[in-house]
This record gives sequence, C-alpha cells and structure tokens, in this order.
Amino acid sequence: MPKETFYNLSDVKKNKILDAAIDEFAENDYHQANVTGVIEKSGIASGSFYQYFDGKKDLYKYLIGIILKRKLKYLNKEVMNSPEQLNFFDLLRQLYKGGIQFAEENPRLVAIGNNFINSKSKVCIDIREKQKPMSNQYFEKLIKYAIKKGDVKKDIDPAFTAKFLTSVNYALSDFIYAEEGLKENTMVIIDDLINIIESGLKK
Amino acid sequence: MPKETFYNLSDVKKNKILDAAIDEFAENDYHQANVTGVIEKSGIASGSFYQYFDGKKDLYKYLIGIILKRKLKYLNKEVMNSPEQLNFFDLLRQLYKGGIQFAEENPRLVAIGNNFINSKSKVCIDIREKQKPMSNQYFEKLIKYAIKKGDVKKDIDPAFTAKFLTSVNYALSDFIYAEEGLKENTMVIIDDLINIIESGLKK
DNA sequence: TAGTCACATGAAGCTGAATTCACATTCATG
DNA sequence: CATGAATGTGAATTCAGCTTCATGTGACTA
Repeated sequence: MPKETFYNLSDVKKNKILDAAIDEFAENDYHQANVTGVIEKSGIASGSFYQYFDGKKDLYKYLIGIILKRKLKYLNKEVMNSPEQLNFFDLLRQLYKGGIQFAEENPRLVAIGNNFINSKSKVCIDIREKQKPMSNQYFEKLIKYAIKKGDVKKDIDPAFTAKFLTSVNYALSDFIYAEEGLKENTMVIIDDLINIIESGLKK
Repeated sequence: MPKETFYNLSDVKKNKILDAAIDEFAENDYHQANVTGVIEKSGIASGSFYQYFDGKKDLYKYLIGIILKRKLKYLNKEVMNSPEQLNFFDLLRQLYKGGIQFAEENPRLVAIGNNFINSKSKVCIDIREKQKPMSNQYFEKLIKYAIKKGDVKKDIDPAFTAKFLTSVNYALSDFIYAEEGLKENTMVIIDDLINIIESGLKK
C-alpha cells in the first residue's frame, strides 16, 4: 500500500503519478516495467517515488487493487443487484457486456489486467493467490447453480465450462481492445456469442 | 540460432542442455528465466553456454522454433493431409484434438508456448511478428472458406470468431495442462465443446 | 529569528543477472 | 608422444534497475 505521503499529495500530482504508472504497466509486463519509466513519465524525482511507495511491487499491488475495484463497479451495475433471479444466459450477457464496457472505457487497465492474469511473475502469482475466490470460481458457482436451476444441461463439466467462459470473456476484451473501430458492432457480437454459447449449453 | 559448436555436441549433451532450457523457460517467463538457471540445471560452465548460443535471446528463439515445429507435426497428422474436403467442424475437432494431444504429451512445451503467446516482452513480440501468418490468420481463412462453402452461417464476424476459436483452443490446452487426471474425460470434453460451437455457428 | 516538520531531490550505492576473457583441458592427427 | 585447434571453465566485468541517503526547500509555529 502507498505510504501516507502519497495520499497527502494534491490530486493533480497523485493522478500524474498514477497515470504514469498505468502507462508503464500497460505497455510492459511486470518485469519489463521500470520504476525509472514511471519516474520519468510523471516527472518526479526517483527519491520521491520511494517516499510514496515501498517500491515497485507496492505500486503494482496498488494498481491491481484499483483495477479490480473499478471493474467490479461495472459488473455490479446490472448483476449484483439482481443476484440469482436472472436466467443464467441473461446474467452472462450482462457480465460480458459489463466487461466490454469496462474494456472500452479503460483500455490501459485492461492491458494491465490481461498481463496480470497470465503472468508467471512471482508477484502476480502472489497477488492472484489472495483473490482466487474471484473470477474462475465465481463462474463455476454460477454454472453449478444454473444446472441445479435447470438453465444449463447436466452433462457438462462445470470446471471446464467456467474456464471456457472466462477465457472467452478475455478474448472478447482483447478483441475490443485490439480493434478500435467497432463500437456499434460490439454489442451485436456479444449477443451472437451468447447465442452460440446458449444453444450449446442450455437444457 | 545456436552456433556450430552446439550442433557438434553429442546428442546426450545437447539434450541435457535443451532439457534444462525447457525446464527453465517452462517454469518462468522470459524475463524471470535465467541463463544461470539453464547453466546450473544442465551442469555446463557459463562460458560454454556462450560458446553454444549467442545468449539468452538466441536460446529462446531456438526453443520457440522447436516448439512450433513439434506442434505442427501433431496438427499435420490429420488435417494437412485432408485439406479442404473435411467439414469445417470435423476439421476443427481434429485441430483441437491435435492440440490436446500435443499438450498431454508435451506439457512443458505448452507452458512455454502459452507464455510466449501472451508475453509483452520485446523478444516475444519480435518473434511473433515474424510468424503472424500462423494461428489467428489461419483460423480466419478457414472460417471464411467455411462460410463460402456453406458449413458456417454468414452473419458472424470472421475476425472475432477466429480469435474466439483460438482462445478456446488455448483454454482447452491450459485446462488439460492444469488438471492432470482426466485423460479419459478429455476427448469427451472436446466433443461437447465442438458440439456447442457447432450448434452456434452452423448454417 | 530559530526551530521543526513534511516533502523533494538526484547522485551514489547495491544487487542480481548477462556476458566476457584469460587460462585449462581434450582430442584427433602426424 | 608432440602439436594445436577446438572446446571447456568460472572468476571478473559490465550493466541495468532498484533503492537509499545526505542534503535542500519551503511552510508553519513559537
């Protein structure tokens, strides 16, 4: 976590630093991202950096936390409010759309997030361990519940299907992130996608 | 590319080095993998390493080349032989099964490959640039052809669908790689998966 | 004015990993 | 054996990044 000094900074300066950090980690994986890069981009002195953060790892953990929180907000909107009354596939649609909206509005954060998820760096593995309950296991629960409820057919492997859905979700975000010019298309693609998945999974 | 001296080595020694390298790069991403690790695991002197390779990057490029070649062999078996006469979904099934078989028989190579695909390291991006025609674009071609042929419905986005299929393929390999004990289940899962995809994509 | 506090600064130091290099050893050949 | 070309070796060097530290600055208080 950042030190008190960081929080005491003016919002302008705080944002300049955060912005620089987001740039640096969006463009590079954890190892390739340099504290030096953040320092140069934000225009602070190297010494100052260590007055605000315990070091590179500290900054990175902080960033990941921010990203998670911000992404959750997008999902919350539609899903968390209407917990288990929604049809599984409508829920999925909402989840994906939330994810996409997040990706569209925060491409740099998605870049960092994708990297974080796939990285074999100790730091990333460490952080992920502490938040396993999220994502994959969340999907798995949803699926098991959907089977019980009768939305989804019985003869599928919940663990694999969870992985499958998560992975497709990432592919989606990635796709949106890579191809800039398809804002209108996007939601159509998602609907198609869910239809594909639905026709394969429903009872 | 390795230097002449490497090729002159006895097969035993060559393999010891390759094995060590595969271990090191399977356990760590490009930046975290150390030449020192390879040196220690293979029991050669650090100086010798530089007599065989131009350095870390050189070794890595060589490894990736080996992996690609080896994976292609698995796909070739069923697909390349019967090029465009197969129904798209049968072809897909063969591709996935080839991928899975490769993953089952070469888990360490899959680990390196996954890392390679996702990495933002300059070296990886560099290598990928040089082989773009593969994978994604290969799928895209297949899909366009399948649409023309009438196997696949018209109103899908080929680029996205290609990304989708590639990503699912990776999820599959990942899944197999992570969960050791499901050899018998595996092919069933793939069939289910293809059925899901087929019911969503076919005309 | 002097004292103190919070923050700023960048040169200097530290660290770990890649690479080099001077010397040692092996081995085929005459 | 003698020779030298190829190969092996690991301590020393280099280098890039992270981190520390001694010192500077300005604002507020007594």
